[in-house]
Amino acid sequence: MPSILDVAKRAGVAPTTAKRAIHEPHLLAQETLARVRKAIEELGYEPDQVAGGLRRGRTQTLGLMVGNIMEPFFASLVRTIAHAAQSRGYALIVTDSEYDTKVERANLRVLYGHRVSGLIIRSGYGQPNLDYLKRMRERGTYILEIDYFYPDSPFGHVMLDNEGCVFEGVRYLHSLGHRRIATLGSYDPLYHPEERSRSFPKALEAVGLPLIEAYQRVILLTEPEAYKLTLELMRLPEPPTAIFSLNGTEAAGAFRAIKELGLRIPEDVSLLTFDNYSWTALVTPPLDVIEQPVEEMGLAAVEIVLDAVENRTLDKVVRKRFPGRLIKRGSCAPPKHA
Amino acid sequence: MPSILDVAKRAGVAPTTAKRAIHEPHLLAQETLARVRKAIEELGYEPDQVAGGLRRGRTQTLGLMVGNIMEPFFASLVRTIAHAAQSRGYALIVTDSEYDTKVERANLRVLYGHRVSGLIIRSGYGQPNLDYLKRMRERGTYILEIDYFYPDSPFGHVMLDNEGCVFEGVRYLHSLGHRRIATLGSYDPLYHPEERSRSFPKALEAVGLPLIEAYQRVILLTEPEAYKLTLELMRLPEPPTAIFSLNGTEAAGAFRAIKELGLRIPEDVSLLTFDNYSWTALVTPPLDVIEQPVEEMGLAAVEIVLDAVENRTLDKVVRKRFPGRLIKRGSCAPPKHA
DNA sequence: GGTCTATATGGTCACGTGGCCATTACGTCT
DNA sequence: AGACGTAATGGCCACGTGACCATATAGACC
Repeated sequence: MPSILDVAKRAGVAPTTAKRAIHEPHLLAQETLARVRKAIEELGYEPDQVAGGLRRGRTQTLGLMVGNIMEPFFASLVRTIAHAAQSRGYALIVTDSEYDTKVERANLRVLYGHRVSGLIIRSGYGQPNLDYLKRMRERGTYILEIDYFYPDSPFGHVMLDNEGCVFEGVRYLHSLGHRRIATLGSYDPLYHPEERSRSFPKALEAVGLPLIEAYQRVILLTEPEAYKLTLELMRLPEPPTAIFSLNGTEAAGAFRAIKELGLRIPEDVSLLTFDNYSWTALVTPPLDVIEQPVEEMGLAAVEIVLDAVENRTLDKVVRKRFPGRLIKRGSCAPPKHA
Repeated sequence: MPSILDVAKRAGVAPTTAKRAIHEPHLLAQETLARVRKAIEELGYEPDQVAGGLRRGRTQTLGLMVGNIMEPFFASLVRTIAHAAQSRGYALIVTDSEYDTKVERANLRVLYGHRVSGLIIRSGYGQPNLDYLKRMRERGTYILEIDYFYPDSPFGHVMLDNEGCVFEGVRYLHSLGHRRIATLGSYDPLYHPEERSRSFPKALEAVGLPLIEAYQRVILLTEPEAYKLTLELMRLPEPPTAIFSLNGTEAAGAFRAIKELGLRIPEDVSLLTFDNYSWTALVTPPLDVIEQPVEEMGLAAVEIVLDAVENRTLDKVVRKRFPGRLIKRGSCAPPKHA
């Protein structure tokens, strides 16, 4: 494995001169530069980021922790962030918390062990690892939350305008004539410190609708739980005429349940969901969705992190919101017996 | 950022003793060990993998390059591999080549720069980067290909039994009575050095069917190209009675095209596809698929790589095949005018 | 009592780099 | 001519660790 010393020897210059060809080429004479570059080329030399990271006290490495990479939202984030990081010369260490506090902690240890310069994290609920994150920041890692943030979080974040989107969704359903609207999973301070379910009652209130107690359930926002809840809701004496799914994963469960019950969308029940996952356009009928600008959010996150890292402004707290976009495809219509 | 020196100082022992508490605790007296551990705990010390990697000459880092992380096959791989790596104390650097040779090369540079100990790679077609990979191996990185491998590749790989799956798929369609079967994308030595499209003519031959020239097209295996090709195929005077999609991404395009033409599945055309993506069970009708054991493949890949890395057997070449599984859901039926 | 062995602990150095300071050559200004 | 400035190059060392070698203590053995 050739080092800069080998390059220097081959080019017939001192090590210091050789490495200037990489970092400060303007300091070298044309001819010297060419000679060193030739040696680099011939040897296939590539700077050792491990050694550089040690010496610099700062690695060219970012960390990303997602909740579940199988969700297209997170897959897209990984793709965008990995690409942006790599184009700036940073490598991206990706971890998946599976929304599990213990897994998250284990992953954080590995990330800290590798001394990532920055960490973009979609943390799980609750705050068992907040202290660990704070210590990481004290020790030089810039922390940025994405898609969710701890209550009273001291870190910056990149978020969807969840409240605005919920309001828009509810307004849309209300304008179609719906009066019995249900979300899949209700706000619970213990289980869902989550903006979407928390905004829903406010949104109902804003259009003058009551929150229907019979629809309130505390569930995990997963496919199987959404499936079960949808079955339950649609079997009520007064089932909802519209279901508002809080994410694309839930929507799959709701869709499956509705089909299984032999109900038609939108004739028997309207379905609106967060996340423009590709399958939502393929099913019958294609679903109305609220799309997140995932790529913009990922790029913004990288910008914020690298800006802070490279300018040594680790205390800088940036909080950014992105608007969603309602796409109508036909899964929402006026209720039958409006 | 506390180092092992700080730990030693706090515990009142020599640095060497302190680090033995981590790597060789059996050498220490009970009481000394307890004292050092207490100091580690109190300081929140975590070994610096950057420094360790430099000294050791080998990092606790693996690299993974996928073709497109938005494809659930790859997302699942990332998840499985990241998890397995992290449980062994390795961090995983994830990159996405977008099936682009230049992007792939840039990513390889970053991975090499970070001196990953092992690399699991789903390379793009063609071999412009094969030499670079060979040099990486010479310099200590263990390379394992997954899902695809270079012709004459000197590396090991983890693969689906593509030929067996194509044969099974064709046998299945043939047994239903189909005589006009088309794949989406035909084998072309330049564009598709790819096992599935290459096996298809052989599989037809095995059941005594001719390869229909009118269906042969060289396309990229993407959603838009599959969409366009499906439109073309179904508008032929003698359209196929069954379409065999070579991956889940293509299937989405084919499905979209079939729906758009107002054709019914399976009455007007049967559809069979590789990859059990979750949307395939949600559409109407749910699709017949050939499922890959993605998690097993990912775990096997990590085993192979870490085994070679930790036992310094970088020249060991392991080649492993996994069987697929045909799942019938109703998108394939006998053709109308058999 | 001296030698041996096992147990427990300590000391030293290099991995490849980047930051910093030092040196040389040569032209310009007063 | 001497002082000075600039361009170009060189030398040295520490980052935190792990490998390797060295030392100290105490009990066992003859």
